[in-house]
Amino acid sequence: MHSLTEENYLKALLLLSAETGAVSVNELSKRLGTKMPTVNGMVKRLAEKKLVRYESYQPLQLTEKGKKEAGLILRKHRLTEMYLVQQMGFGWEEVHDIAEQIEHVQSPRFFEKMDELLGYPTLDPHGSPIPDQNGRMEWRQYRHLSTCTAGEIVTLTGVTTSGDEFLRFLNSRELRLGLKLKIKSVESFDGSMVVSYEKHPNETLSTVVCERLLVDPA
Amino acid sequence: MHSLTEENYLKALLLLSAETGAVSVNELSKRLGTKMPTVNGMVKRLAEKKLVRYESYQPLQLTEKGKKEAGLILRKHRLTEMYLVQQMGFGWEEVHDIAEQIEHVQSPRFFEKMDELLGYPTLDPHGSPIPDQNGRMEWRQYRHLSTCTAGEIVTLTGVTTSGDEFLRFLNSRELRLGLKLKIKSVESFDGSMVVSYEKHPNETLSTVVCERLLVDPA
DNA sequence: TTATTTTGTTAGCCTTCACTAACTATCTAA
DNA sequence: TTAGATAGTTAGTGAAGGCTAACAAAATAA
Ligand SMILES: [Mn+2]
Ligand SMILES: [Mn+2]
Ligand SMILES: [Mn+2]
Ligand SMILES: [Mn+2]
Repeated sequence: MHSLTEENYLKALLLLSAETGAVSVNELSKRLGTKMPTVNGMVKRLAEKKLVRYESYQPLQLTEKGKKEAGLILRKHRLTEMYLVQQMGFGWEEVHDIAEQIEHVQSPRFFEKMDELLGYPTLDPHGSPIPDQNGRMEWRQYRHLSTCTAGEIVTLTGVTTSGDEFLRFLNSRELRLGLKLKIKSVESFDGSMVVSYEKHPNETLSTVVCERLLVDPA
Repeated sequence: MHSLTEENYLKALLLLSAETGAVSVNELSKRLGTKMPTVNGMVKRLAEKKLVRYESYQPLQLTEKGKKEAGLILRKHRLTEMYLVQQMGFGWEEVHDIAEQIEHVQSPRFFEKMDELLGYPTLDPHGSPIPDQNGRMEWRQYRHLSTCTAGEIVTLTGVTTSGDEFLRFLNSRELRLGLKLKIKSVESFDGSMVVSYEKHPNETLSTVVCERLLVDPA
């Protein structure tokens, strides 16, 4: 259907358009690690295929068709990540790069099988929603740990980065999804937090870390 | 390392060179479904990379390096097929096309995990040997069912085609690897055979079928 | 041995997806 | 309101991997 490259563009557009729905060529270029003129050319091709709305000097927007295609690729990505963790025993820090490749496999049966073996999961190992068979998902209404205040007790429900260094850091502190965190204090000068959970009565988390952790009220 | 296309060329060369070790551009072209001039150009590139020995109008040969690379790709292909059948519940007729894609995934961990979960298998679901971590395998010393004579009892140990129509035909007759077949008669005029096994006391198999079935003495 | 068929090669062209250099439009800050 | 910075675009180039047309070499048949 679409090339591997086109699929990566569509997925990046979907993820970047989370809030406003509009994406600049510049953002897309940075996200993909591809120079702007290349991206410019490609989005024009995607526009010809009615996947993207493009007008000179205007922000990019996925069409309905584009959103669906992108959603279906994201579905394959996140199902794969879940499969690798649940069925194959990978750590959550190892699976993104593999899923980045397997998401392009052309075989509906393969992903249906994964879905079935996993019991039709709705979240991936990083707490992100898995789009349905129509490529649609409800975007989580985030709450970043960094917005919480001392005394609150929250559940860790997601991370905003699937980069392996960050996830390895979390592993090293035994931080994982589902944990209840008690916020003991917030340092006003740098926004860092001291939290307690399980065998960690006094763990300090920097702002950078807190901004990447998503929580729900416990 | 190498592109997906190069990998497919190497694998095709390895499989075609089974007997003689030498492959014509023409054979390779037919196997890949790619026109001869394209193949000609590509094998020259593979020769520059020291993966193939090429001289004008001479048969092609994989170098040691080429054999190893090809063997490692074939390993990934066959491990994947085995994984899909054993761990995901696919039929042996469904897995070749998926493995054709997954064999190109760049992630040693991924295939090590498969290997481990499968208990280090040595044969794929079609009875073909899985190359080791060095890309080497012992080629099976074939015996085709078509070479057997009336009265013999043999074990079905492999098929030479992983095309899905043929495998579906075998499914329809409940023929699968490991079965003991008794050869009741061989028709001299067309080479077709009547065999018995399990609940099938009188199954007639055409020459075309018999030539594609590999057996060992029971 | 010669004619014909098959196989292999060269030349030239095309699409996809990258890049750099150079230019233009828009935004921001003085 | 204008200068400079940032973002977007166009033009030109290149590698990878396809193709067809035309021709050359080798193998096969007559
Ligand atoms: Mn991911
Ligand atoms: Mn990808
Ligand atoms: Mn196969
Ligand atoms: Mn392949």
